[in-house]
Amino acid sequence: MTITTIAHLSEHVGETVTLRGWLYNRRSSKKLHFLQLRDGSGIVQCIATLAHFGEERFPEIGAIGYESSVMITGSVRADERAPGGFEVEAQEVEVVAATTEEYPISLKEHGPDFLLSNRHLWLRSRKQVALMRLRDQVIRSIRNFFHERDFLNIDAPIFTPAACEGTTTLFEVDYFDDEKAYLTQSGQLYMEAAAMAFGKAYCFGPTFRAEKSKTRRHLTEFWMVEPEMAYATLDDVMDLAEDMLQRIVDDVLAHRRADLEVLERDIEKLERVKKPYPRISYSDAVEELNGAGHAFEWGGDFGAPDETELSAKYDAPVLVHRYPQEVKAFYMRRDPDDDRVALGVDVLAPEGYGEIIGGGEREPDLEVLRERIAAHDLPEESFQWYLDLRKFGSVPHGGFGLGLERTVCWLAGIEHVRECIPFPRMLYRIYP
RNA sequence: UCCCCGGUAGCUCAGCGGUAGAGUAGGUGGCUGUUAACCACUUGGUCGUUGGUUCGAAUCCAACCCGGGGAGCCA
Repeated sequence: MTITTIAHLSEHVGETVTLRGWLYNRRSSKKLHFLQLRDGSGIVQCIATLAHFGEERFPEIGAIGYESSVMITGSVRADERAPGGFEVEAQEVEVVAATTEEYPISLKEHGPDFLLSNRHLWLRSRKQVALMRLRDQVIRSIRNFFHERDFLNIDAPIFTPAACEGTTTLFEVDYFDDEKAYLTQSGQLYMEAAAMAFGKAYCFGPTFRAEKSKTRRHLTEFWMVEPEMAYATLDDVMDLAEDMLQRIVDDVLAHRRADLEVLERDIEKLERVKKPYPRISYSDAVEELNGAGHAFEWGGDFGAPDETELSAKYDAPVLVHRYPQEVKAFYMRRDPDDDRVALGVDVLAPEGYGEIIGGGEREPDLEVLRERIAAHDLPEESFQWYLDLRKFGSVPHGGFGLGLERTVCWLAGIEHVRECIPFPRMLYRIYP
């Protein structure tokens, strides 16, 4: 007997196959049960008839609870009446394990609290399966992209001895005798070391932010890709960010169209994302905001409404570069042409999804860096190794960090980043 | 930390001083192919907690707890 998955049913029309999955939904009439089977690869309608199963077995099949695990053997046929175009005429229905109680998640609407508390089950839902598949594609595209460009994957540590940037709140953990460690909020400093060793490197791992942010754009644990290149300028960084984003969009459109449809994504909007992406300076962006009747003073960082306003007029992500030096991290290089600004870039996703990338050129000069560390009240002793990178063959270099879940959120066109990670960790929510 | 909104059946919600409701899920019965099937009947509740006002509180007031959205901060 051929065992297959629902995604491959079209290759088995006319054959008898066995599918192994879970009962997703059921509709019944006197002589027919329509069993909708879900196996992770798709959903298919299986027909169980009274004529085949008889007076005893037929009602039993009609009583199988939702999400019971079942194996169905039957013949595959194309049928226009079936959702998806194929259906299976069941010859055998074997219940592997009947549900022991009523499955809590229905096909009707649910609230976020309930769904998040049942995340382990919510993941079985159609939209969530499509979303996780999309996430997988984005991860794969990113890794392929960097691999093809000769970046070495060098992962950064999760435990770190001190803050990378000092500004945001860190999760503190005990590290053996009396020592404190922190969960990383960025692998960037380590990637700078990696870039000096390998030329081009990237890390891709979880990062942790103990910020008390409760918005649709925030998670306390999220995944970030951080490439870093030696001998690179701000323009190189912006080119890299643009190429990577375009690669992701192209791959998603090429390979995950069916999932985008399940997610009810407006695909046309993604199709309009084309290089080159608009690049505007922070100063021009401020003028643009003021011109749009959106009062904003030069010197501050943009808030979420400002970002939405800025990205609203473009189809593609917009690159905003050369922010005031004061609002940026200590390691950002100052613009030699304008001392007030740093050679940094933020990429704002379209449709109000906000900042998905932050990066730029790093300060290569040892003394400037020392002053900057002091000015930010950071403990210099924690950064000795980092300063070493400037002592031994410092070069212009740069990179960026891309927030995976925000990117997936934008591509999928959904409301909240919490759905874009399998098990979200948020302020006041760490279960399941 | 601050500002708004909410907590009533397993779930989604209505009720907003006078006997606790609907849809859905569960149960029973019906239906020749359903598309979140449909039709009939039916089980199911310390109205978040504590205190107060009142003849009477799910409903009004206070405090607390829990959740949601947003600000700040960030990807």
